[in-house]
Amino acid sequence: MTAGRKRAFDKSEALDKAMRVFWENGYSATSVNDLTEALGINKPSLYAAFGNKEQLFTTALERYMSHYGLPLMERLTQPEGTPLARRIRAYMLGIINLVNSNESPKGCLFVKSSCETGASALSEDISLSLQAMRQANEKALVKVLDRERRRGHLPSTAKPRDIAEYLLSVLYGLSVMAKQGKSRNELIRIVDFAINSLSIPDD
Amino acid sequence: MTAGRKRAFDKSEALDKAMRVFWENGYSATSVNDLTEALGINKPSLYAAFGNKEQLFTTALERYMSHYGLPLMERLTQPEGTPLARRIRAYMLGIINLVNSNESPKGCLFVKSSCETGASALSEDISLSLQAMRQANEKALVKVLDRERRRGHLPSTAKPRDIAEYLLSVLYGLSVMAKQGKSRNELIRIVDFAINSLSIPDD
DNA sequence: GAATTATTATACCGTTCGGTACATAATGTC
DNA sequence: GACATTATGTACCGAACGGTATAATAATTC
Repeated sequence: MTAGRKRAFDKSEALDKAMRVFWENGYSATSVNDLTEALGINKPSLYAAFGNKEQLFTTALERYMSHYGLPLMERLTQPEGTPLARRIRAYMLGIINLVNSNESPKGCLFVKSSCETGASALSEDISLSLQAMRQANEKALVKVLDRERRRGHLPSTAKPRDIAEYLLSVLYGLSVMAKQGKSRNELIRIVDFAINSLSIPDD
Repeated sequence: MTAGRKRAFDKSEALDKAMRVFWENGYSATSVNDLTEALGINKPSLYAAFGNKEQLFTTALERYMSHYGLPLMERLTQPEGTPLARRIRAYMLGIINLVNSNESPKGCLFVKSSCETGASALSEDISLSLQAMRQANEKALVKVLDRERRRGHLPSTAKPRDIAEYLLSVLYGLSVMAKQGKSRNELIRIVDFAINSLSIPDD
């Protein structure tokens, strides 16, 4: 072990708190003071542990995606015997719980951050990594749908990429709807309507 | 006419420019200096003409909705003889042109602003008026769909409110997708997929 | 043309911004 | 225990923030 005074706070817990502050306020509207207050540490500790505001945001965003976004993907393939439509529904219900929970800020940090993209707010680096995250998400979705098609759970004429892009659009829309104050039940109704419209065969 | 020196700038043009700055940067990431530079006026002129930053934003947002959002609604009812699916498509293509144009910032100011809702960024007043705008939009959409159903252009079992909420979700998603760098053609593909899924009768 | 009214430009207000210098305190290595 | 190393708390940096006081400049009313 290297020498030096031990860090007095849990870095992982601090990152969690920072993620929540960004989730609540967005990048631009979050000040370093907001962060140090929420984390209960001083500025030099924050800068020593996380670099600067932008780097902390990037780290928090990656944690958000790996901690909240990625685990939900499993619902698309498991449990094994479940019909595809039901698995997609379970996935989307997971997203609803994410964007409309009493335990966390309304909306999706990823969507919120994507909307902050542009001229001056978020750096080009962050914009690009947001795009990369969406591409990865889309790719994973296409992969699942492609496999389902090969297994006969989707018509052979179905286009996995089209379905994936469409589903992502609906999901992004759900996040905005949540921010707009829509209730959990209203969001579920939207998801059910979207899935019924897809008219995926039952087996 | 009241006495006093004449305003040296066109207030309407200035509001247009302000709207565009907010559209590009969002509320939080836009400074009053950004605004005065874009408008080519001094701070006292801005404050005299528009109140303060928040009031200017509110005015710009209302202009955005009435100038860009409202006119598109006509496509849902006209031209008279066109099938409903085609009218909905025309409406959504209009939205695509709005959120992905070379003449204006990518994305939708309304969606972007809704995402800035929350703890500290946007005031409670603005959040509420954003909600009111969405409700009005939704209501208008429901009204159109209800009329179409009565005319037999939708199954009698169709639920206008469900369809309206669903369509709005897709539209909001399109705005996020545009921010994510999706091309016009990709957005059109999403809209076409969504409309085909709806499987609205052709007449 | 004097009085009044509104807009302009400059310069400034206190506050907050992101970020850091510096001294002190605590840990490991030797 | 001396030393190197790392974290902490305080206090501060220049710059930018939203907003305004003040005085000069035009325009209208009478």
